[in-house]
Amino acid sequence: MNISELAQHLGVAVSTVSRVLSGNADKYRISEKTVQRVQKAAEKYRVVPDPLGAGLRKGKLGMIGLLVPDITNPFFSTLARAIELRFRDTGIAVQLCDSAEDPATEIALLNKLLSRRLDGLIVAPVGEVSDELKSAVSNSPMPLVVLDRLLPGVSVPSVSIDNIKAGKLAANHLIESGHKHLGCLRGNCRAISDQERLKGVEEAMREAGLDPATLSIAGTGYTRELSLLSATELLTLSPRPSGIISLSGQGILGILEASRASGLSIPRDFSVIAFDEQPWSALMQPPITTITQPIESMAEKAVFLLNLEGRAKEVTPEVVEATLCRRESVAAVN
Amino acid sequence: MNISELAQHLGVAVSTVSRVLSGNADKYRISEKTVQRVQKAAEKYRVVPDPLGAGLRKGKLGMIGLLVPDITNPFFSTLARAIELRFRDTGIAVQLCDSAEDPATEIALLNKLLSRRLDGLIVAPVGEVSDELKSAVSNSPMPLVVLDRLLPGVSVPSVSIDNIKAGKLAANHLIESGHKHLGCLRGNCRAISDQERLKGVEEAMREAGLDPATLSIAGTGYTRELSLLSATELLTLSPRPSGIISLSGQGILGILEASRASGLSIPRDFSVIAFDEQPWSALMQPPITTITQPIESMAEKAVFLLNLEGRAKEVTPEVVEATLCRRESVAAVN
DNA sequence: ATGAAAGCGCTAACAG
DNA sequence: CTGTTAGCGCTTTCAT
Repeated sequence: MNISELAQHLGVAVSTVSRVLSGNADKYRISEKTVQRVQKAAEKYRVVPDPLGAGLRKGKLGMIGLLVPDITNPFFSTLARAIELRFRDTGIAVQLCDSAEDPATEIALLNKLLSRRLDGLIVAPVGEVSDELKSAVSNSPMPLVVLDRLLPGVSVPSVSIDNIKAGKLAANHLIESGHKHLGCLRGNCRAISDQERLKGVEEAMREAGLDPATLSIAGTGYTRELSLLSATELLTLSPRPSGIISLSGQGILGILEASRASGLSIPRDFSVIAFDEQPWSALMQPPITTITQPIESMAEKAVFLLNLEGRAKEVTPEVVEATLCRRESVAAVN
Repeated sequence: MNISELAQHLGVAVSTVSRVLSGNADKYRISEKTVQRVQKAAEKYRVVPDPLGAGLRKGKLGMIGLLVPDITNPFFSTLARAIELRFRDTGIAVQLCDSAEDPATEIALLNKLLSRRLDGLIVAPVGEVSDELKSAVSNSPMPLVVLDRLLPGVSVPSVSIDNIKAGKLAANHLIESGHKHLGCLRGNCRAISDQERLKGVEEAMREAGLDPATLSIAGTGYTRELSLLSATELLTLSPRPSGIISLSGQGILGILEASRASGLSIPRDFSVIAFDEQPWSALMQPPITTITQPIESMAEKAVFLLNLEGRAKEVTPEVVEATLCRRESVAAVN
């Protein structure tokens, strides 16, 4: 039963039912008696205004889109949950899409999302910047904020950490612990975030008087197999880097696996530090030192920027602080 | 620009544009020339039929709902991704909701989902069975399938493992390894899945001539703090159970943490086996023996059962096999 | 081969 | 305080 049928049944106008059921009874000064009658009947027959009709009329659906590269990555699933939680009270639903770290899929999904009448869109890009992606994002007909991995040259509200700074943070911790030969395991080498983190590492080395050319780099993808392969590559180098940074959250699993397979022990044979805190980071043997992104505050800022109230959007990139979480996977060397 | 504006611009009727853009040109024998003209213009002006209008008209939105208890749980995020992938080709979007393991939130979200004009709904319940939940599920106006944690007494298509059998599988492995004093860490004691797994464990004990009364049980929730507390409880029992089963995927982290805090070593001081394979299961020290659910096939069956084509739905519960993945966290005792 | 028009369920402007 | 009505953008008869 829809609200017009209910109205008919009650012998009142649809508009009256609509007003009561969408909580505008006071605004239109519907009599208390009518309100009661309508509400009671609505409850009895389980009548709720159809969001589709309302959406069409209002030009809004009460739903935002969230596009992430990989929902199985704890960083993104935690982020997704945080964002959904923040919208729940507002009565706004979140439609989640997963681009599976694939740029083509990402564009396709983005275009689809853009064509639905959403109230807004939060996009955490795969990280490979294409013109098509840039133009889709910057021509969005709805409020849009970019999360985590930014699109250089696109003027759109965004929130992320300073990846260069974070790279330096990681490298400096290793350098301060006496490590001179560093290695990096990339997630996606074409992702801007990885490139920036790498840049940070190299800068830190330079500032410490280390030659960035001595930095060993491996890694070309997020899958388990690729991580393992690249990590093995890194660990079988001779000399082996004594301090390794996993630029992605999943990479560390590859490093751990490779390390075990090679019979190496952390931090005796090498130190390691990983981007992104994971539920199990502290429970590994040894507990893993991580660069932690403030997920909650990223979610908060993204939601704020999405700015559903329609206030002017600032396009200053919102930058949040990444922090170093010291654990036992990094040891000092002389 | 919408299709009527485009039609006006082109000097043709809206219906013509609609027919071309929704791929029904042949069906209505639109002339090749018109088709070309419309398609070209649509591309140029980036015109796509608004799904909202179409949805209203057709009574379908091209979207299904997916309600999970916790998207940060790798089991559910993997499942969610698998399901979304399967729908992507069909052109059907997936709207994800997270009930945060809370029965009240679950009901609220479910009702919301039910009132949106979705093409179907896949629900992985929190596991606490209430009359309200049962009635909402069984009165669904749209195709609905229940996933993972079933609702006893509700006749609705479903797919899950046989939790009793899985409980037995875990217990038998421990018993065969010589363990006589078993312990269980529950996730949510009110969840039907946990209860059934427990039942399986007790059955296995009985069959092996062990007294189920000697089974130590702890655990009341999924949070990290609760798991840690309950795990500590289990590990400080005297005598300490020599074989412990984590009935939930997250529980094992609590056990690991408690074990470390108490200075215990696995499997020297106790053996452990955990439900649900996790990305890090094999990488722990020691690698964790798990009960693995066939996520891909669960996704496949769920999608099949959702049965969007409108064929008759069978209501026979679809049961998939859980398997034991042997690793080093279980040791034989004499 | 195409157009005209009805109507999906709703809200808001206007009218009393 | 409440009713009437005009669309929101689309698909689909029905008509030509």
